[in-house]
This record gives sequence, structure tokens and C-alpha cells, in this order.
Amino acid sequence: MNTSLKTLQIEKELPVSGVAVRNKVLRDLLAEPNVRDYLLPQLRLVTVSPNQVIYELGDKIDLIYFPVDSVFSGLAIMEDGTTVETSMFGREGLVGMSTILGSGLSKQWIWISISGYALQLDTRVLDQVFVQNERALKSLLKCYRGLVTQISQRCVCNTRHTILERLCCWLLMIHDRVDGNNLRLTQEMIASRLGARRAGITVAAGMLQERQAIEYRRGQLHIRSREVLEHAACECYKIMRTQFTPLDLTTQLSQCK
Amino acid sequence: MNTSLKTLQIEKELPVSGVAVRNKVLRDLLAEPNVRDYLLPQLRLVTVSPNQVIYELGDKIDLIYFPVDSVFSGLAIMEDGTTVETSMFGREGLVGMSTILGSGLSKQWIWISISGYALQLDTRVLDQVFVQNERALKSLLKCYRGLVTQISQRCVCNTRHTILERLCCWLLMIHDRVDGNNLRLTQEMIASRLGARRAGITVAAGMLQERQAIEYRRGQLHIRSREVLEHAACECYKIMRTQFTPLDLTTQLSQCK
DNA sequence: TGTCCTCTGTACGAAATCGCACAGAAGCGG
DNA sequence: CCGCTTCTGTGCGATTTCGTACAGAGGACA
Repeated sequence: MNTSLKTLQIEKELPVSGVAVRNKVLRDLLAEPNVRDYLLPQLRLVTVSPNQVIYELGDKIDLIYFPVDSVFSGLAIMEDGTTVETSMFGREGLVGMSTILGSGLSKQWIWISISGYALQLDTRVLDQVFVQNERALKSLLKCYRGLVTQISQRCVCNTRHTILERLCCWLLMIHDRVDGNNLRLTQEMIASRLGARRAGITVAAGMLQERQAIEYRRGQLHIRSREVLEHAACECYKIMRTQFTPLDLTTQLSQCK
Repeated sequence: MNTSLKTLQIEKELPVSGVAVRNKVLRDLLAEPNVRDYLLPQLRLVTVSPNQVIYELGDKIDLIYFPVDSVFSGLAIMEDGTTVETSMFGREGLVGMSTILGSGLSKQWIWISISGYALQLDTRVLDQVFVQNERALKSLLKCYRGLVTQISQRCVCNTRHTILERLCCWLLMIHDRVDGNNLRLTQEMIASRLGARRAGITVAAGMLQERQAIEYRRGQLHIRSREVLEHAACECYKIMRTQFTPLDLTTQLSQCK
């Protein structure tokens, strides 16, 4: 079901400095020259893969992650083993934020939803940065507020909206965080994130295929039309998109290279 | 439906110092002598009443509240006017926490669910306290982490659990935050918090009456048996209860007077 | 006492989703 | 090419919840 390999492969072929600016918070942090000099040598580029476990509930958070083109999911796992995603993290933020609030322990599971690159950092390095740099702290706190907005809206969305609406919303959120239109996602994975049955996702995805919004073939989901998805999504997407500024949404990979 | 009277009545008959210790964070904050001397004269005792609006979405947070025996609800209001509660605040915490993270604007609606006393404070006074006092900041941040835990679990609960389970869970949470066993709650209000129909609450409440867990008569809900409620509640209650320490749960009004 | 408003109980069909099961298609490794 | 595993499509009845509507009870007030 999931892989627990916590020692991630470290990539050395790409220059960290070039990749780092593709994460929004990290770009903000690195804008400060003295922060940049301190932080940059400490960042490690790693690759993460689907359903890999990053933190378990109660884990000590020694390492934090800045996703680049990968997506991390904050999951609650219930007594019967079913899961619900309460938040997702991509290039707009960082994973392990609760350390900013002074808690060293993870209150949720973090699993990977979309594979890709992320930049890894020792927690104590980040601690140094934000206690010494006011502006860095502000960037991080803003991220945290965005997280709370996201969780709250997910709460609303899961309570009141249909699986189809939630699926559209979720796909758009993923799409905002990755490069390109092809997503490696099985229906089983999507179901575990939305807190629904796999069969329910099959039906909803079928509707979206009929409407030419997506194409789906064995774990390969291709987004054909964001417009159709946005039209079929609930109001929640507009609210959760505010974690990105309009600028971020247009600045995709092509411009960051 | 709701009252928008934002200028709350200020109570002068009770001594603030005696009431203040009945709020958990406030008690922590006041434990520090110099914080106490600064804070205590600035606290105003107010009464709040059901469905009163404390903040609207986007409001500037000038005043924060420490509930004493009242309960405040963080609500999302959707385009069709329906509401879902994402968090509740009682004597374990404070309302207006996002100010701690440097945001002056409310990201949600705050309505009153249970009437009673609260202590009101100018936001800038609290700002002074936590920038100058490390221990105070830590108390507040701990509160904030508890809030995130609560919202996350509400997300899970609303996604996966039945109305009956959610009702039990919610009643227990309310009960933890008030004095006594009688709650002034119409089924309409409960429905608006759980994001369900009023008729759905009638049915669920009917089951709880059959099981002798509660008695319900025209806006007066009497809790007869916490045990039965706990038995019928979902696992979420145990998780959200961690906002209280065991000590807090036994320290009810009788011991705080 | 009568009137009015609020709140609760109940009903109904419709819709969404569930849990489960099974068949078939797609892809992988040998 | 074959066999195995993974993934998707589909079907079924059961359950939950929805939206809506209406009647009746309870309390407030004149």
C-alpha cells in the first residue's frame, strides 16, 4: 500500500540554487541575501515517489521539505484504516510547518501524492532562520495561515459537496502545483485522499471523461480542459486558490527554468 | 437569524480577576506576575448571546475574546447561505487567534453558539504581551496548534461519520466547555453547525432521547448521560479532547470559583 | 383565553453514497 | 507468448442524507 522508506535518494545532478526558486516560500526566503548564503548550502534535492511516507503521526520533525514539482498530502488515518486528506502541499509552501509554531511532533501523516523533486532541510536550520530574520518568519507565518484556510475549506467541501465537485476541486489544486497536464494517479489513491470509495471515483472520473475534461488510462490522468474542471468544481476551489497569488499561477515551469 | 450587534454589553458586577482564571489560556498568561499586572486592568467582562456575530469574514480583528462559560463557533458560510462549523472555542482557548500569526483579518465568521461570559481584550494589548513574553507566546502558539488539530479532525469527521456520531461528538465538545448539563440549543442551530438539515438533527436527537442520553424540549437540551454520548460518538471526540488536559476536564466551575 | 410565532416531529420520494463483488482490460516480468 | 498483478468499469441492494412540506405542540404575549 505504501512505502516507508524514509531515507530518500539525494539528487546531485541538478543545481540546488536553480531548483530552489521554483518553490514560492523558498524563493521568498532566499531573496534576503544573508539568509540565502546561510540556507542554500544546507538544502538537499531529493526525489519523492507516490505513497511514500514522509512523517507518521507523532513523528519528530527533523527534516522539512519544500516541494518543487511534487505534491505532499496531509492525511488522517482512521481506526478502520480509511484515510482522508486534510491538506496538500506543493510548490506554494512547505511540509513540516508545525515546527514554526514550536511543535516538534507531526500531528498527521504525510504521504506523497505526486512524485517529483523536493528540497530537504534540517529543521534546526530553519529554526535559526526565522528566529533571526523577521521577514522570513513573516513568509512562513503567511504559509501557515494559508494552510489553515485550506484545511477549513476542505472541511466545508467534504461536508457539503458531491464527489464530482470535490474531485474537480482536488484535481485543479494538484494541477496548480505540478508541471504539465499528466498526473500519475490511480483511482484508489484519489479515493483515499477524498475520503470516498474507489468505485465512486470511477463514476465521477467517467463523467469528466464524457465532458472531455480529462482522459484516464491506468494510473495516467491527463487534464484536457481546466475550464471544464473549473466549471464543474465547487466554490471551494476559488477560496483555496488564494494560497497562490495570480502571479504564481501563471509562473509555471517554463518561466522558472 | 442572527444578531449583528457588535457592541457587547459590558458587565461590571463580577470581578474580572476571579473570572479570568476560568479560561485556560488566560490562566496561563496571568500566571506570570508582570503579564498579570499589565493584562488584568485591560480585560473587559462581556456577555454574549446565541447567534450573535462576533466577526464577519474579512473583518479587522481589533478585539479578541477569552470565553469563560460561553462557546464561540468558527463558521464558513457558503454561496447558498448554508453554514458549516469548522471549529469551536470555549474556555480552553481564545477567539481571534490569527492575530498571533500576524494577520489582522478574520478568515471566517465567528458566531456565538452558547451564551455566557467572555473576557474581551484589545488586540494590540495581546500583541504587546506575546512579543515581550516568551512563555505567553508559547501558550498562545499551543492554542493555535490545538485549533489546527480541531479543524483537521472536524474535516475527517464531517467526511466520514454519520449525523448521529457527529452530533454526539459535538455535544460532548460543547459540554466540555460550559458549566452544567443544560444547553440552550435549537435543532436549527445544531444543524447549521454540523452542516446538516434540521430534520436530520431531529431524527438523531430522537435516537439519543430513546437511549436516555439527552432530553430535548424546545430549545432546551439536557445532557443526561455523557457515557451514552461517548459510546455513540466517533473516534474523533477522543482526538479533539486533547485540547484539554485531563486536569482541565475535572476542573469545572465548582473548583474555579 | 385566544393568537401568533417558534420549534419539533414526521413523512415522502429523490439523490448520493456506501460496501461489496466480480469481470475484464492493461501492463509487467519471465 | 503466458501468467500474474494491478487497475478500472460495472452492478446490486442497502443505507444515509437530502430537500421539502406540513401538522402539531409549546410558549409568549395581548
